[in-house]
Amino acid sequence: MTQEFKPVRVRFAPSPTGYLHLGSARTALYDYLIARKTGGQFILRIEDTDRKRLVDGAEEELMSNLRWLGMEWDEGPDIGGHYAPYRQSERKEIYQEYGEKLVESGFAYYCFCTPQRLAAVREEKQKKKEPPHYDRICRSIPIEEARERIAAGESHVLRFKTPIEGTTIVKDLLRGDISFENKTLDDYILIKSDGWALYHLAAAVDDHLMKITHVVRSSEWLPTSPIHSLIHQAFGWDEPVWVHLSVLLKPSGKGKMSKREAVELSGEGHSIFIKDMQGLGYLPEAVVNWVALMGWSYDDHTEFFSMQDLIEKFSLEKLNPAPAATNFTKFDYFNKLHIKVLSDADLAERLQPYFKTAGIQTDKKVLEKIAPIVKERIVTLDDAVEMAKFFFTDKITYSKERILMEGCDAKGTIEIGRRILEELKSLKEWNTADLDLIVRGMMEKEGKEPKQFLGFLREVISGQKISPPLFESMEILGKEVVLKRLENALRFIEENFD
RNA sequence: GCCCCCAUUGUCUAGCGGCCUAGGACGUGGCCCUCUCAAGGCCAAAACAGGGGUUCGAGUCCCCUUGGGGGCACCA
Repeated sequence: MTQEFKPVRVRFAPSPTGYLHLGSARTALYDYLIARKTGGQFILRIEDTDRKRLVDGAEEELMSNLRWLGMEWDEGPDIGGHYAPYRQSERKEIYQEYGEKLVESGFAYYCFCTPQRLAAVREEKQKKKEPPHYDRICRSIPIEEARERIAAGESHVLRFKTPIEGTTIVKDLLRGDISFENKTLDDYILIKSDGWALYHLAAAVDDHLMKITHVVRSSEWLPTSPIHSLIHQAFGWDEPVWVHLSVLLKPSGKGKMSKREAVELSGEGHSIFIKDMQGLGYLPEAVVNWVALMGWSYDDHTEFFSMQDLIEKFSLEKLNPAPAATNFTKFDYFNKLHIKVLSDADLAERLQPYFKTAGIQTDKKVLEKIAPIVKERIVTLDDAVEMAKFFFTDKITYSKERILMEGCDAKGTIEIGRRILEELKSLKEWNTADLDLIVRGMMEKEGKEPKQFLGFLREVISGQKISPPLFESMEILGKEVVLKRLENALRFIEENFD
């Protein structure tokens, strides 16, 4: 579709009723990518017409999450724009005005049915195995009578006068023409009794007024999409290009992400909420790469993408309409990949906060030296703390199970340890290559295997079963520290074994 | 119950009628390398849901079945 190369205007329109999650982040990403690719605009619009469901701070959190992921919007509630305001709660009168227009043109009507009656109707229809829709009795109330009742203060809503016959075709970019029998559609409420517009009206009005060219949203909207088409038609407006994305399924592939699933995931060190990603040690680059590929692909082998790559290569046409299961194992893989390409300085900087959270004071210079040796052995940034904390503390806790050299008793370990100590003391050049040479030389002289000899030293310098490579670690620690730890370790053995 | 969408290995996917004895990646298993953990290298198992058409030829187009998913609020 050549249209795609013309600048698009797309909006990401979340409602501040919760936190930004994987699914909505992906929608925002696709919006962002196509806007950047075509040189168009990425607009942030807050859909907060449901005043009861607002969550305190959600809007701020949402914006900061979006920015963390690397998506800046061109127009939005905080930065304004030509079509401001971008918060629907500040556009109430606009919706009322357009609602009234529909009444005048005969496409909408006032309904005075009480919620109780509606519930009863719904129940009745369900019992008769019919679609649980409104029975449209208010549709026949003459407009003059309706206005009198409103003037008299009667509670009312505004409903769309959905055609009863015929078919409505929604042109979806990914699925082609989707047809709906109008008789299966409801007379949806446009404006609630409290005067606030509902999504159907508000979104249509805003999309038109804000000159949105492409509406990219979740396929959960597919069932009501004919109403949105019909509303545009009623106003005589051109419809935007509809792009209904697949739904993100839970890891099992059975059903979409639910609150319950989110809780279970957090028990496994995962989260579907963007706000949690940083704390869990994930890179925004990894989130973007991973999420981009859930429902989109470039070719049959490329899978590493930076935001810049995505902007260059993204296209709406290659979107996959089939639902996709969320695969957190693959997320870990992408995180590793993106950690690996970070520069040492960059990685060091990103690592620092995790050590701080763990209560470990770090040194920037040392952290930069550690970066290259932990780089390819951590999955998440916080993994580095466990692996490298011994670089920043003198309090090494030895384990009685591991401190003795494999195949040796306490006496033997101490004897060899002392010989190592003397040898290292006399070592002039303290670097990885020389350490490697001298230590291995001793190992052979002692007739020990690497896992015995080097394993012992690993425990000595780190107190850990797993550590970055030994000689590199020794070089970074420095001669003084290593000798000190060896002495401490030998003392530990003397004190704990007889 | 009704409406709508979807359908390639366990998962994400490539495939837009012949290039497919179906490609890549994650994961899984094995081997190699190896100071732990990783990384890396090599190899393996693993899929076109089923049935009808259309066509010289179908994973690719059409229909049905089945399966999965989504929706049916004075939420978005």
